[in-house]
Amino acid sequence: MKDRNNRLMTIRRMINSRNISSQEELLDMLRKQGFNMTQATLSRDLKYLKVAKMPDSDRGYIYMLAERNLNKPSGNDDISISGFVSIDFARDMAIMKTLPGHASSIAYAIDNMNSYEVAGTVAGDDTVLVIPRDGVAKKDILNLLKNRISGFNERMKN
Amino acid sequence: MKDRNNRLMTIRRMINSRNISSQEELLDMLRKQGFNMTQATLSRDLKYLKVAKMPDSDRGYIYMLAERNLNKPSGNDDISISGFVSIDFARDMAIMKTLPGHASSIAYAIDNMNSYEVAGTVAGDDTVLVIPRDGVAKKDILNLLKNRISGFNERMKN
DNA sequence: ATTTGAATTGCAAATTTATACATTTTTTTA
DNA sequence: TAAAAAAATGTATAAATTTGCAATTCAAAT
Repeated sequence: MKDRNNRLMTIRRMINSRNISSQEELLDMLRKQGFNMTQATLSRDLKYLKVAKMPDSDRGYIYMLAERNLNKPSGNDDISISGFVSIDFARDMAIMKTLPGHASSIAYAIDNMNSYEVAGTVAGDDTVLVIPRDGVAKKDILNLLKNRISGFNERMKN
Repeated sequence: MKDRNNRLMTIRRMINSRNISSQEELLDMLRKQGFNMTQATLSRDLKYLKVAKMPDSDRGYIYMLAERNLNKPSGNDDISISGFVSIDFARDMAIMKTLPGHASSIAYAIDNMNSYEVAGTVAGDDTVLVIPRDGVAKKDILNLLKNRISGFNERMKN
């Protein structure tokens, strides 16, 4: 569902930008942005996004993306790409078509997400091959891209 | 209080070693170790230790030390030192006396805690000068050492 | 040693978060 | 496109966590 992915990305943004200390607070913000949802769904979203609740000296408790911590320096924030044309799957890999010359920048962006799901990428001139880890489903890769790449959704045909 | 510091260190250890998914669970473990306390106190301890609760694909949710994430590679686990003799304060700094030749290893250990409170250390042969950041109280430094250095407490006179 | 103030804690209640279940929506398959 | 399966969501409730308050313990200062 398109709306869910938007919502997830919005939540990610909100948590990255401000210090939020309860689901109620976040829920209000989301509703003001036009997302019609309940606290239960938010709780599930946070679980899905692996958002941790940690003590904070200022606000008592704040939410934060788990990756922000654990891993690499960056690897968080939304990623924007340009030149994306289409995506297809074959042999359990994703083949992304791009405008000429845009492949490597897109591959670079994907690498920088540092996501578990992606074992690696190979970029030609107008094609990016995304190699998922064993056991990762096509669907997971699509979700990853939808959730993390601004506007990816909109540019999808099917 | 001596018991509190033991408890805090034990909690830290437990969280680092196993995957714990609720305060009740941790509380049981602590009680089996002889700590007589309530869940309310545990909640406060976790806040004090900045322990975050984060979603985990295996256990649903797990607790983890915030530092483990955020910061430097290590800087977590307990630290053990040898050769510590005494500690004193002067001019808002801590002067640790050690056995001859032990100063630098102790200073090294303290540096490795990567704690906010300590701006830096200087080690001679049998003396370590610990320089707290501005605004950090003597008490905070003592707590830090008590909480993180195994056996520090026991070796304290007063 | 006594007083005084700060820190720690338990208890009970409030708040916050998670989830079982039923239902709706979306996606997939035939 | 209809049927079947999977995913997403709301409602109500359970479970988990936090906190105000009072009491106790500890530490500092006289």
